[in-house]
Amino acid sequence: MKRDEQDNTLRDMMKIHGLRYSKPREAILRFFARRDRHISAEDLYLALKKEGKNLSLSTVYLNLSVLENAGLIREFAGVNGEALYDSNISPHYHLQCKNCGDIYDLPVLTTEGMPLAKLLKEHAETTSGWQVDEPGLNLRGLCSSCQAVNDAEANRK
Amino acid sequence: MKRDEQDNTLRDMMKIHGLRYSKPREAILRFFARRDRHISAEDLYLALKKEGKNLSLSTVYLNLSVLENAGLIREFAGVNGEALYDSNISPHYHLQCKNCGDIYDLPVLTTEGMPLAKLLKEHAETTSGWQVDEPGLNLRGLCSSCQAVNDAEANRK
DNA sequence: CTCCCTGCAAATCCTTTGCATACAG
DNA sequence: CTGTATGCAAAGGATTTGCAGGGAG
Repeated sequence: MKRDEQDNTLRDMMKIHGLRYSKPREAILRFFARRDRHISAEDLYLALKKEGKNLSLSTVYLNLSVLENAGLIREFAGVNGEALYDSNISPHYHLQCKNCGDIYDLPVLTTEGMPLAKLLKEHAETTSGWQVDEPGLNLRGLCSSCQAVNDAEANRK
Repeated sequence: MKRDEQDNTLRDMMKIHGLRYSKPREAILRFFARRDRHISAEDLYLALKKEGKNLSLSTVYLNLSVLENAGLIREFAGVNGEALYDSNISPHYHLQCKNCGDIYDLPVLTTEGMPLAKLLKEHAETTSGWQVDEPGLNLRGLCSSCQAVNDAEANRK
């Protein structure tokens, strides 16, 4: 795809979603179209800075929230409570390593012919009478390499 | 139960869990023994202050984390990311109202003869090869009264 | 007597806000 | 033109940390 064709694609995408065009917004969308998903506002800011895009950190925060409201990206909470953003909006769960922060995408688990998250939501609504959001399932654990490090430390003691 | 009997019970509880006795620690344990579960560090600090117990906020933070490590209370994340503490350590899920913050305790849902959280954990471990924590399932939604308020606002427009 | 606990204030982290200016539609 | 987006710096809330003094075991 040629450069200006992609520009037009991104412009169109913004227009379709009722968003005004701006250079920072384009830079962020372009980033997500090409690179890492699962990034924090600060890391995105730094990554864009490295590419020579000097938008301000508050603009990054603003646009991440704008893009999330438009349904173009998804927000979820990292192990230390920071907001992370994912450009893959198809349903999946997140598993994050408590030690190194690495993220693993878990496929949806279906039980009794229904995605687990939906099952949970219905259980909660039936039990409580509340109106319940479908939960994002964010798990934490230790990735294989951090487990190895932990085990080695345990042996040393 | 007489006053000094309860004091001894609390002292014993601390000793059993390898905790040193201190007045602030006693005040916090006594609070959880008698009153609200589901409280934040700040609210606990204010509640104790009202009772005439003037411990510092940092002491409250410290002791909540100490008590959690000892397994006497459980920490979970509120809708705005704040840490909440629950003195009910038996297994259950939390459902919190996004609007008023009210918390509902959901009983554990069992599917295929297994608690949902365990099912999730095993799914995650099998899929990823990581070592996964059993997830605390914290849902959010709107309680009945906040739903009513929302509906009324929607009609007004 | 030693180590853990406390209180206070300052520090830190992540995120939001206020405001004047710039730019898209 | 009108309204939204930007950059900067300052504010904000929640939690942690450094340090000197106090109390438990």
